[in-house]
Amino acid sequence: MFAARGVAGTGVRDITAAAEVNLAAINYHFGSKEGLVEAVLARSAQRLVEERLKGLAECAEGPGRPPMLEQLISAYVSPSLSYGREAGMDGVAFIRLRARLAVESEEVYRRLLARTFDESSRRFLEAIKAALPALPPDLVTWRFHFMMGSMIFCQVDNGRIQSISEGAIDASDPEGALARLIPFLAAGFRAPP
Amino acid sequence: MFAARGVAGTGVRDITAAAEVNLAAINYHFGSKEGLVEAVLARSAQRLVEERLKGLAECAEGPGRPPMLEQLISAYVSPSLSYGREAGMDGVAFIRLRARLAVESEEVYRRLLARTFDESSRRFLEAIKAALPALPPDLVTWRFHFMMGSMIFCQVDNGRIQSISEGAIDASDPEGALARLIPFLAAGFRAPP
DNA sequence: GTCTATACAGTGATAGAC
DNA sequence: GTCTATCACTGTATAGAC
Repeated sequence: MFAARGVAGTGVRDITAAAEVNLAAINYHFGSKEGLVEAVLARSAQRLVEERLKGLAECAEGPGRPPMLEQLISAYVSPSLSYGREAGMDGVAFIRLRARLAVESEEVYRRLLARTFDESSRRFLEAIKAALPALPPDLVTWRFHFMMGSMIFCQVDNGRIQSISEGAIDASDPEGALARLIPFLAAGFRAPP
Repeated sequence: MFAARGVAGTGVRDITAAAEVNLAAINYHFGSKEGLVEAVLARSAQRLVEERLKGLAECAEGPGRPPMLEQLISAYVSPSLSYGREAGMDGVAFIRLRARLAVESEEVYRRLLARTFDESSRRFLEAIKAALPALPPDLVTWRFHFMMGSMIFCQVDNGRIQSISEGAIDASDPEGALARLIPFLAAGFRAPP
């Protein structure tokens, strides 16, 4: 319901009514509405991270040594764009929900996302630094940040580029976005310092 | 107040009390709280667009013909990252507010941003297509979308990359971000199809 | 037309009965 | 542990004064 109608758009009364439990159940079991959001997201995000790290492990086994930059980017971005899409009917809304929390101002959500994602992101950042030994490490960090921006904006997109391009592009298509993102980001990462 | 404490975090009673007017004033003059947000943002955004278009006009007069890709990217990104920073003390919060609305789900804000920004964005997109005649136009549109993502994420950032990099990078510094963004994005745009 | 006071239906949270 | 009743608060609507 959070994914479908948004966190703010979903009242605790909607949830408890759908679950056929008492109004106070959420506050009793999760402390607050935010606590419930945190619990819901922590579970989904944890599995996404596992998928990411599985991809990272496969990169290390690949033919290129050190792993190709493109492989690393794909392993990082792909689960974020498509995880949740196949499993469950509200997958797309769920992907958007995750992305929207990533740009949220509220401290609670930022701490949750940091706790869940930072460890694996740091490992990817280190791997990409190793794949680009000629570049200053801090510059790679900046570029990693730009990558997160492009990735999250693809997830969150709900019509911006369709509007600008008069419908020529559907940015919410994960395969299409990934196919264009990887060469774009790889070239950006490889730009001379 | 919207910029400082967020839209949701600012009640209409806070605003009317600070303005020393009656509670009903907002709904009378702007229809609703959303209407007030729209009015506040429309004014700020309009001036940003003007700054952007001034930069686009200067590109056309520059020594490169057609304009250098880097010039175009800078003219597009730079006002978005820094406009409002100098004017007024809440400039930084204002930049974040704009960016957060860009990823907002609610239809009202998306329509407002589309109405305000799409026209000028479309002109930049066409200019970039002209600067990259070897690339399929649709691919340039995709890459323009990725650029918007990186740009907006720099605006909205509130500690993500600081956390991952253990404080090495301050992504909210507009000059630092712009200096790294332009070569990154230019290389991404120029990647072979 | 503009401003005021007040009422209303909604929210999330919670003290206390069972 | 669970549930009910109630709390403080939100944005909005409206009747009436100026």
